[in-house]
Amino acid sequence: MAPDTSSIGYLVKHAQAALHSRMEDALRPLGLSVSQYACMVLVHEQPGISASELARGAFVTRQSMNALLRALIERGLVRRPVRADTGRALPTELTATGTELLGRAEILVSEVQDRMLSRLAAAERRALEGSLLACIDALA
Amino acid sequence: MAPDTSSIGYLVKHAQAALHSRMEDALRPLGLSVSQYACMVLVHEQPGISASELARGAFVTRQSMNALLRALIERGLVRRPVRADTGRALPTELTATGTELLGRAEILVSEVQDRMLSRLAAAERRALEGSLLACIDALA
DNA sequence: TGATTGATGTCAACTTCCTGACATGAAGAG
DNA sequence: CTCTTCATGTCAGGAAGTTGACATCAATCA
Repeated sequence: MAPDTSSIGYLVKHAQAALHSRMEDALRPLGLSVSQYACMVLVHEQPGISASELARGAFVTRQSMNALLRALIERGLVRRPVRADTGRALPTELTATGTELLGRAEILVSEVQDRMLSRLAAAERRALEGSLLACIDALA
Repeated sequence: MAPDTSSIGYLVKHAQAALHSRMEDALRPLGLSVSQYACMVLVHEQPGISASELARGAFVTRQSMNALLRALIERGLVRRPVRADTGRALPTELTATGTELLGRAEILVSEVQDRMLSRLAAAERRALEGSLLACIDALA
């Protein structure tokens, strides 16, 4: 494969950049960044998750995730105990306000993702999902 | 589509993050960042390109691209006139050293991209390329 | 001709993210 | 039980990217 701007690698970056940009636009009215949204989705899926696990899921360092979490806690969207019952990991959870805001954010993000996939048939979407998983596995 | 960690949008981000990480590893021995590599590929494809056009192609702001270019010029990989013959745009070109280094970088990046696509048949690669283009177009 | 619009380059300040380092606590090996 | 190893949270510093602003130059239009 020629590593140029017509390569699949460049297309992956282009698609990610376009998606990120559209998600920023969609989430701006809620005062949420894409990273903050991703963090809240992960907390919603795995209540009690640690900041380090959140960092891996959001593809940032744990230092960045901790700074991000402080902002969400400050806004009352996320809750985290000061001290862990056991171990060092501090379990993170959504507050009622956070859960409500996440619900609205997910609607807006769904619209963006639906738009992204609007020109693909169901079989093509499944094939795209499978191919992306194959790429991720191959690079792991 | 549910906006969760099993969605195609998340897979796009995951694939991009994994590819970026592997490219960083591959380019580190050459002292090049992924952004610098992308910039040099664009200059190689379109000699005389302006910094603003480079910025759009690399998905960063023109301010970031100008800072990036200064580093490449400092290293003698890229050349840019102080003053344009006409207009404000300063045409950017690779030096001989830059062309040589880019050649070595492209080999290393090709290996990463080949690895990413190693589990996909030719038809699947074409389908992936087409689907990514459809996603990009739909978000434009 | 003169004014307006749009694109480019650049400066400054701010935000975000990363690397490096260190202390804490659990788990496992000796 | 003790030591080592590993993951987590946190602090400090620096690198990379962004927004906002302004001057310059070409092109367009009244």
